[in-house]
Amino acid sequence: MVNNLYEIYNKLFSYFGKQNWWPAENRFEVIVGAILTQNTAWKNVEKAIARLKEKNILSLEGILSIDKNMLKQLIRPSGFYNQKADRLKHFVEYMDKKYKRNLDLFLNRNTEEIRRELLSINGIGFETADSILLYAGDHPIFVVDAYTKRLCKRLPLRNIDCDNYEEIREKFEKELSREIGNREKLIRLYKEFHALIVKLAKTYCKKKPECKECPLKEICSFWRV
DNA sequence: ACCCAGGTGGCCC
DNA sequence: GGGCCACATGGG
Repeated sequence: MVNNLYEIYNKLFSYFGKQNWWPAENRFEVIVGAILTQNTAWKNVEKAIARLKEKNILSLEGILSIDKNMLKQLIRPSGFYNQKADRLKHFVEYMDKKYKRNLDLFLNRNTEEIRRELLSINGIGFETADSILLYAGDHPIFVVDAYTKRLCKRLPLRNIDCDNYEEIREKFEKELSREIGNREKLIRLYKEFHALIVKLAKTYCKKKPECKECPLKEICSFWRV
C-alpha cells in the first residue's frame, strides 16, 4: 500500500516521464498564460498567446500600451476575455506603478510577501498566484488545481479536507520538503509533480475504463467504486 | 445538445 | 462562512 506523496510522484514520473512545465519562453509569458488559463483549456490559451506574439505585444510594455478593446479581441480564443483583459491590464499597471516595470524586482523577494501581494491583486487567486510563484519566480510553492483536489479525494489521505486549497498545499509541501532537502531540487520536483497530475488527469481520470491502464490504479479509489 | 477545461470574485443567506 | 452564479471560447 502506497500512501506517501513522494512515492506517488515517483510512480507518475516513471510512467509519464519529464513534462518540462511551464511551456513558455520567459517569465512574463508564464504570468500571461497563468491568467489566461483560468478555467480554460490550454489549447485555447495557446491560440491567444500566439495572437499576442504575432502583434508583438507579449511583453509588459506591450500589454501596458495596447488599447484594452484591442487586447480583448486578441485574447478572445481563451474565453472570458472581458475579465481576462482587465486582469492582464491590472497586473501590468501594478508592475508599472510599484516595480518600475521590472519583474525581477517584484519576484526576487521573500516568498510569503510576494504571495500576499499577488493575492491582493484582483483576478489573481490561489492557483494563479502559486503558478506565478513557482513557474515564473522559482519559489518553492506547490500548485494545487482542480485535478489535485480530485486526486486527493481518490487517494487514501488522512486528516485532510480535500476541498481546502491551503490544506492540500501545506500537506504536499510538508511531506515533499521532508523528503527533499535541496531547495533547487524541491522546486524542480514541485514543477514536475503538478504537471504530472495534470497529465494523469487528462490521460486516465475521465472515464472508468481508462483506469486499468493508470499507474495509480492500486491506490486510487475511483475505479473500484 | 450537451459537458468540460491547468479559476476567480461577487452576492446571498 | 459556505453554496451558487457569471464569465466565453473551442473541442469532444
